[in-house]
Amino acid sequence: MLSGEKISYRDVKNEILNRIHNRIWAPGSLMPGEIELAEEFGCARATVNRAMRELAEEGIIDRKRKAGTRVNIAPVRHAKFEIPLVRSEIEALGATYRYAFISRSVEVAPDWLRAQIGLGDEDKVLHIECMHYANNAPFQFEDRWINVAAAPQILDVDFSTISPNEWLVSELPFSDAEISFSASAVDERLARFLSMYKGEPHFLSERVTWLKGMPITFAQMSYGRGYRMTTRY
Amino acid sequence: MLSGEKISYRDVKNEILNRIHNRIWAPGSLMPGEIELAEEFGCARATVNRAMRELAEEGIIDRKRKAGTRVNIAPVRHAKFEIPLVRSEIEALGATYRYAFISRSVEVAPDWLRAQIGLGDEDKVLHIECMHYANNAPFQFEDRWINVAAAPQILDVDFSTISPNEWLVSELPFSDAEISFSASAVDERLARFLSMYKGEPHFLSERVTWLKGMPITFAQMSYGRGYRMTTRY
DNA sequence: CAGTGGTCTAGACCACACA
DNA sequence: GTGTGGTCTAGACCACTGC
Repeated sequence: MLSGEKISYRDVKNEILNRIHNRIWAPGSLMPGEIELAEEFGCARATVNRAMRELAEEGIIDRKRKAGTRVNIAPVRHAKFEIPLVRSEIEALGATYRYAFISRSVEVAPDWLRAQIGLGDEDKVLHIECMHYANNAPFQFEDRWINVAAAPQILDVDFSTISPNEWLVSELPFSDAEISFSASAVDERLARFLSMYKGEPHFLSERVTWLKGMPITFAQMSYGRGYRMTTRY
Repeated sequence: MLSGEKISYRDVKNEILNRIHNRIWAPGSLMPGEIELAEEFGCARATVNRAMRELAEEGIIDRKRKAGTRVNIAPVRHAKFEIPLVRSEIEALGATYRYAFISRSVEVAPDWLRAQIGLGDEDKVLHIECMHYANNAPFQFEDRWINVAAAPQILDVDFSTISPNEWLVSELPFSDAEISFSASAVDERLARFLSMYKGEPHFLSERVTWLKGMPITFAQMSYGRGYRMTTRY
């Protein structure tokens, strides 16, 4: 089985995956150690290490010091979703993007918002509502709250021409985010904006972002009829 | 800035992130090369490489041979979702899991299914419907189709006690999967199973899996009222 | 305490993409 | 061509954790 080629960590990864698929290493069983595999494959331990590290990140195997490496019984697979700008999302569909501003106000953060993202009693927020269209059809309604203390300059931005989504991405970095998806019924007002019927289901995405512990923004994004979020893994 | 400690790739990663947040390296700008950074940080190039590679995987920076490394303008962030067994999902909530079998049949794959996952004219599929309960409240309705050719032994499995979800995970590996999420209205039948009203919105998850090009299974999972899928990144 | 994975190093060669 | 990232190596020490 000699070959002049060098062994790549991808080769090692594939071979390991094959052996798992073929039950040579059954789920739950202990795999050989890095040194042993390195000898078998004729490569450095670092190469085997990288292969196994990636498989562990992907949830295929489970590694523990001293205990060794085991094939996961119930591989907790991970699906990766891209979280793009709405504009990019729409343009990627080959559609023309249009932005429409709806409303703007500055107010003391309401109770539910303070609780949701962690703000003080007196903290002010900028509240923006707007729409994103694809080929002039309603695509997404955006309802966003921004912590003024995190970005005082926000008060001077003219959101009638640029979406808060876009401004934030280019001006305010964040370190942590929480995102969640659910299904909900559109109320009367939302129905008008999205050209839907009251009570119709819509896909709802909610996001909170922080920069090193300071809350930046909370946003609810309501997608129009027929929206699907898809990925491969 | 001498320190006796060795520099870890995590240190490098954090320092790079700080510089990006502080606009020392602005979005779109070219960062120093690996060799230069390795000298500055007093570590090996491999260490800087690992830090930058991970940042690239996370979508923070963009790397190209010869062209160098740039800070991403619109960081296409990735959110990772765990795709667990329903059982694990429910048990993680601290609830008691219960499985209920609804129906089973073997048939020639209907047109829409053949198109959806790529089956031949005569290919047979096993169709299973079942429910997953959390503390005896309806949690998820599962409507699953399994390619018999991919796993002939499936016909002998007694799905009245084990869920197809669980059986597949432990018996049939897969190499690729496509998953998508959407919002939809429950029809009359589904409403009865989920204890909801006809027309109420529900969160719908659809998944197809393949093993090296051979379609394994297509499943529609309808979640009950109030379901949210959440992650941090 | 001893074995396994986790990480760092210093050096080397390669592959790709831009000039 | 030539510079940058991509990867491999051989060796070393460390950290965690099961025994």
